[in-house]
Amino acid sequence: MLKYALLGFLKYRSLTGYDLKRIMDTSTTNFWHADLSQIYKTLKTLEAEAAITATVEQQTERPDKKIYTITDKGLADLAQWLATPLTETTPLKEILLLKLFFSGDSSSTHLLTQLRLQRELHQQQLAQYQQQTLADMAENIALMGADANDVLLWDATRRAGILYEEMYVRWLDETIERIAAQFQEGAS
Amino acid sequence: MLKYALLGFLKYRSLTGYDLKRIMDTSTTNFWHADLSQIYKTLKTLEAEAAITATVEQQTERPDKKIYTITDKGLADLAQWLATPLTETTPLKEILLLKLFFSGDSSSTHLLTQLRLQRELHQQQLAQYQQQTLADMAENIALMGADANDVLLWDATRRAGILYEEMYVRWLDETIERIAAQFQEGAS
DNA sequence: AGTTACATGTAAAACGTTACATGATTGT
DNA sequence: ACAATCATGTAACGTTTTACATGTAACT
Repeated sequence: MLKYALLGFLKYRSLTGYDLKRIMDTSTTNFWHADLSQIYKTLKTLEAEAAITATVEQQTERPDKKIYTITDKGLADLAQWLATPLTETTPLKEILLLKLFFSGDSSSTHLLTQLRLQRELHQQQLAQYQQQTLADMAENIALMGADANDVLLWDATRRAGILYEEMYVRWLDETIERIAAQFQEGAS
Repeated sequence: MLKYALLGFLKYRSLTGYDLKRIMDTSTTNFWHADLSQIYKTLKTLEAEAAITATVEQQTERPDKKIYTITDKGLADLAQWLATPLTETTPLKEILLLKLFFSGDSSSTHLLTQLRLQRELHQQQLAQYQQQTLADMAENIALMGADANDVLLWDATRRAGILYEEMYVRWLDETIERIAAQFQEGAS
């Protein structure tokens, strides 16, 4: 999947692995993230598949740059991925829910502390999404040469983040209340 | 992480890999799922760590069963995991959002078709959560010998599923509307 | 006659994380 | 003085997925 994310960015312009990491961290990281070493590894694979080509730019005061450019094959691979409809939903993996599921023997104070901490984290994430304006996206828009459609879709992903975090905080509030009211302290 | 899920279930009673798969598929699958072969591999690891022990039950008409039992070390490992607070949120990985992000050049009809398909899938998932009553959980409750606290927490995870799917459908509706109204057909 | 349920796994590949290694420049 | 930014990667480990392999019994 990361493969297609990298191709997606490289379609706009040629970039280094380091660039790609920086751009992902300011755009897709809330629904798709990757580690630098993983990006380098995936770029190598893509190069082997002839989906991208590399050119080295010599630098004197910094390490040399390896700039990757998407090939026709890369463009075709990306187009094919985008054209294939998703016939399933992405399954969730939520550590908090897993933990909660097995916490029947925990004390309610311990549970409430954990849930309140998570509430704070999600609240912060929500605030961050809400503060992100078009101005904050301007840098990426300029760098990538994004058009109106791109901005519409990028904003839709930000909107998804807002709704997700709002939902999460609401669920935590509800769950905190229920545990505070009904949880029985164990005799075990 | 799967490691702790398996220990969590084995705390209630001794089970085979096959049992664990079946139970996960009817309880945690919406926020934590695993493949059978992954479960078998993880059980092997847990056995090597002395967190569980295995006993073989001979069967004549079915393959022999390998029944796993949690050890004191396993109980301690699980307790330690449960006691450790989560200081971060679980990052999302959502393929639909990733695809959407790079779909600026797609046609609006193609995008709308994909989004409507996803809407249907999430709507179905929502309906399934909503129909799940206590009666449906009864089998697992009886099998695991769950108490009131367990049921409260298990229901909280189901409630999270409902809120998540409601949120997702709402976001899809909103996004479908925006694309229908504002998406420019490309001249590229 | 074909699928599902039961019950175990192996092998290979793909994907992801963490730690390590290098080395200059810029900011605190 | 120390951390951050720039810029590349390797090595080891850990997790997850996909495909393959076996074999009976019950259901459709």
